[in-house]
Amino acid sequence: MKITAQEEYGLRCLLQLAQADRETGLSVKEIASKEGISPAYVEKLLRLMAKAGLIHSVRGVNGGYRLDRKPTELSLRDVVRALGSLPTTEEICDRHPGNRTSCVHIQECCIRSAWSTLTQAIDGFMGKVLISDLMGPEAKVTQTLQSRITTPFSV
Amino acid sequence: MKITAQEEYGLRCLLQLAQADRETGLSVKEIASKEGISPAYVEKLLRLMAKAGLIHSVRGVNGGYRLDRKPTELSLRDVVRALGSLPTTEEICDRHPGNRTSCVHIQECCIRSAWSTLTQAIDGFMGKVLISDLMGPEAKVTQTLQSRITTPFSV
DNA sequence: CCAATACATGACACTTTAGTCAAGTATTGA
DNA sequence: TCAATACTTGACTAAAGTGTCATGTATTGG
Repeated sequence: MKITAQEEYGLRCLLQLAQADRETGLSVKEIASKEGISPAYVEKLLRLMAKAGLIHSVRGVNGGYRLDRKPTELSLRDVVRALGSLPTTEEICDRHPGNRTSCVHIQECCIRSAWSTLTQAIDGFMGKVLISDLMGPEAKVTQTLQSRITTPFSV
Repeated sequence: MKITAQEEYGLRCLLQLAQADRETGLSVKEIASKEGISPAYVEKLLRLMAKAGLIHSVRGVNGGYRLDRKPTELSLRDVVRALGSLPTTEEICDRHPGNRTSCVHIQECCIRSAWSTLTQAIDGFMGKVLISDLMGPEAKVTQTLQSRITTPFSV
């Protein structure tokens, strides 16, 4: 259970766009220098999100990338999904067949139950966190997120 | 946000031990054949958990691995930790510095806030799931886990 | 004692993920 | 028009994560 590099850097790039002027957007270079990532990598990440319909590109002089929706209409789940994370329960099982063609527990599996409960909870949380919730000082964001998680995993 | 192979297979091996006779334990070969994984890999995973003090090995004829604690005294969090997953917020930041020596958002970071809230929730949930909760038919396990998550991420 | 069983260890090969590069196409403005 | 800007693409290199192997050590039973 780890945050992948794509999730981390992809979200950072998107947040830059969210904080920029919606009409003007930002160029790959600008995002790269603001985030301390290489332009080539930024390009790759933005393209993934463009493919998912979260942002779009404008070519030529004064071009760049722009957000397709308002930050209030874009959830953390949308972003993470665009970046190819958060596999479904079925995908988790398919990825771990051991040295068989399919997992020996395919019919009855208590672990599947655990991963399923967990990933659904994570998905639910991410769906409730909007990009707009992430814009602002860290302390305030933390407060907002805590409320989004309503009596979460803790009793 | 993905379940790693070590988490998946490691938990499966541990669960085999939990279901076996506490005195007799199981040999690496037995676990490997029950799970459809290679003995060499099972060995590697068990060693990680032995290092963490969850299980211990007995050498020689009739040797094998045995659980150190009762399944009711061992949580999913213990297992996942032993397998090297679930990084702390600090580790997440350290792992993603971009092309600088340290992340440009080191002082103020709204994303850190998101990952922190999320991983703490996951950690909390895993701490409440005992290995004994995972022993039994899938349907019943699911029911138990749902209750462990009390009004989780969903409203 | 010694042969068979079974864990112990570290180095290795393989696979996936992360990140870069080079050569290309579209758009603008002078 | 044409030169500068900036996105596009796919192939490539590097790093991390997976999984295997060979060699070694401890224990037991005959």
